[in-house]
Amino acid sequence: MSIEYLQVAEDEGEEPIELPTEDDGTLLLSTLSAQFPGSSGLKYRNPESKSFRGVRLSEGRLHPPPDGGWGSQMFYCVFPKENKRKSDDNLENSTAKTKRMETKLRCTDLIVLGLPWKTTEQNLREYFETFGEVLMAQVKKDPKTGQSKGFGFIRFASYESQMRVLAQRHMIDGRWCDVKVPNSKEGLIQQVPCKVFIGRCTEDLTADDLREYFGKFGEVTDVFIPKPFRAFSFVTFLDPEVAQSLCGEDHIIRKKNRGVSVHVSNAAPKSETRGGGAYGNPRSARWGRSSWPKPRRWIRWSGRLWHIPTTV
DNA sequence: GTTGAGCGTT
Repeated sequence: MSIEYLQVAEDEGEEPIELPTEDDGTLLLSTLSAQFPGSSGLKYRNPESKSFRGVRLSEGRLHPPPDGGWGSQMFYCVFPKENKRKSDDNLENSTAKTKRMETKLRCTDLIVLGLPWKTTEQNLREYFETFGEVLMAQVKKDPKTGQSKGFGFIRFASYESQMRVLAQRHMIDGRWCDVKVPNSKEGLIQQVPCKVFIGRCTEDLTADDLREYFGKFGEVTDVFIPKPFRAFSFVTFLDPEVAQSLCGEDHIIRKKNRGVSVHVSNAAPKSETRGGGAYGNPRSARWGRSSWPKPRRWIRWSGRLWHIPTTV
């Protein structure tokens, strides 16, 4: 039995790669992703109308065009679109820009922290498949006992799924788990913080209060309130631009017949504030410490002091 | 009472 291959290229004018199809004639999205990481689908030129046609995707399988199958025509990758575009970005067009975006929007492995001991790789995969195709799921275990270490890794095929998953906490087998870009990958991919720090919270401010209030600026994907009460909390937005736009501001959250004045600022990783002194620098943690070496001077930004690096 | 726990034998 011979395997059928189809020609796929990243874009028009790019060198194609031949990809093998399955017994039922479909192409697995995972086969596509293996060669074109981050690709979320396929399209081809309709010879008559000259416009692009999308290839049907169902349950991780790409189906051959109903008229004439895969044939010998060229198929092109589709990548998840940035859902937000600034107006002047539209002026700057085409390939250079597209290329740049593709390298930034590549998926990476993601670490899943706080897993219940009983969670298996199969459980992990099944949970995250509701967000999109999962290319890899692993639970780290003690090699001797086989006991889970309580964390694992996952990788998605599409950047959109990755963004969604990063923007919220996850209830997996009865425990809240965090998904993050692993420390080893920091600096290799672009990360704009979606999470903000809310200072001056009062004890009666609930997660629902915060969700409702901040929800009017954009979709809120997570609210974290430390227990016991600590007078601060974290709010995560789906859109990092919304998060950034609020940083540095004071907001009044209505509570019965009074208002609580809270302060919004960047959420700096705890490791930063612990290790190197009184102030954290969110950039060094998000973009990789190595690219931001010795601090030289300070600036005030978003209501607090930040280091400015000596060199770039 | 203004910064959250945890990071990969390949």
